[in-house]
Amino acid sequence: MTDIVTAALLKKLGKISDMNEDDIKAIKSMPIVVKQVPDHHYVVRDRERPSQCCLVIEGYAVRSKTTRQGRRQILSIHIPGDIPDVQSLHIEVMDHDLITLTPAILGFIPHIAIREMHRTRPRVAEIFWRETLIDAAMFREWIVNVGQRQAPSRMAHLVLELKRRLEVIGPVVSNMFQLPMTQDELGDALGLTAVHVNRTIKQLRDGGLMEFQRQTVKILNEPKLKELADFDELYLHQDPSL
DNA sequence: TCATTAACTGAGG
DNA sequence: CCTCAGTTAATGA
Repeated sequence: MTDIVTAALLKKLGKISDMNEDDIKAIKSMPIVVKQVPDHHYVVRDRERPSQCCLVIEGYAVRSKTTRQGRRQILSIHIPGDIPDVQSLHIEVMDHDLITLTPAILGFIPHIAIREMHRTRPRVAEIFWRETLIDAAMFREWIVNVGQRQAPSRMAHLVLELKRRLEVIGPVVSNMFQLPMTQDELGDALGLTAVHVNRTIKQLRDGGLMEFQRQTVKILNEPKLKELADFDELYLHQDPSL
C-alpha cells in the first residue's frame, strides 16, 4: 500500500499522540481498498451495517441525519485523514449517513483488520481511542455552537475549526483553504437558512474578518474572528502534552 | 443551480 | 424599540 493512502491519517495521529516506528508500520500495513467516488455520494447510510471503516484520503465528506420531515442536520465535516465511521467498528448499525461533499478518494479497511491491529498493537488501539474521544469533544463544541451562539459566531467558529484541522494535514496557504459547501449546506451545518448564511457571510466580509468565494475561505483578521467565535482550540486536543 | 439582496414578519430581550 | 433570524420573492451569475 502506498504511503499516500495513510499520509494524512498519520500526520493527524502523530499530532495528537506519540507513535513509534512499529505503530506507524502497523497502520501503514493495514489492507486498504482504495476507491474513487463522486461528490454527494452516500458512502454509508443510516441503518446500514458496514463491515469496514472508511478513511478519507482525498476530498471532503459530512456526517448527517435527516428528520422524517426532511430537515437535515450536518453533524460533522470530514477531511483527509479522518475515519468518520470508526464507530461502526463497535456499533454495528449506522445511526446517521456519511456523504461526500466533493469527488473523493476513500480507503476502505475491514473491521477485522483494525481489530486485529488493535490486539497486536495496544498502543495503536489507545491512539484510536484518543482520536475517538477528540471526535466526541468536537461534537460537544458543535452542540454549543448550534445551540447557543449567534449566526456570525457560528460561522466563524466552523471556519476556524476547519482551518486548525486542515493545517495539521497541509492544505492552508496564506490563510486560505477550501470549504466546498454551498450556502444551503452551510445552513444545514449551522442550523440556519441559506438566506441567513448569506447575510452572515456578508456581515463578516464587510467587517473585514473573512471572505468566502467560490468555495474558498480567506481569513483576513484571525484575532477578531477568534474573539467573535469564542474559539478556544483546547477541545481539539492537538497537543498531547497539554 | 447557486448567490445576492430587499422587504417583511415575529420572537424575544 | 431593537436585534436576530425565518420567509418570500426578485434578480443575477
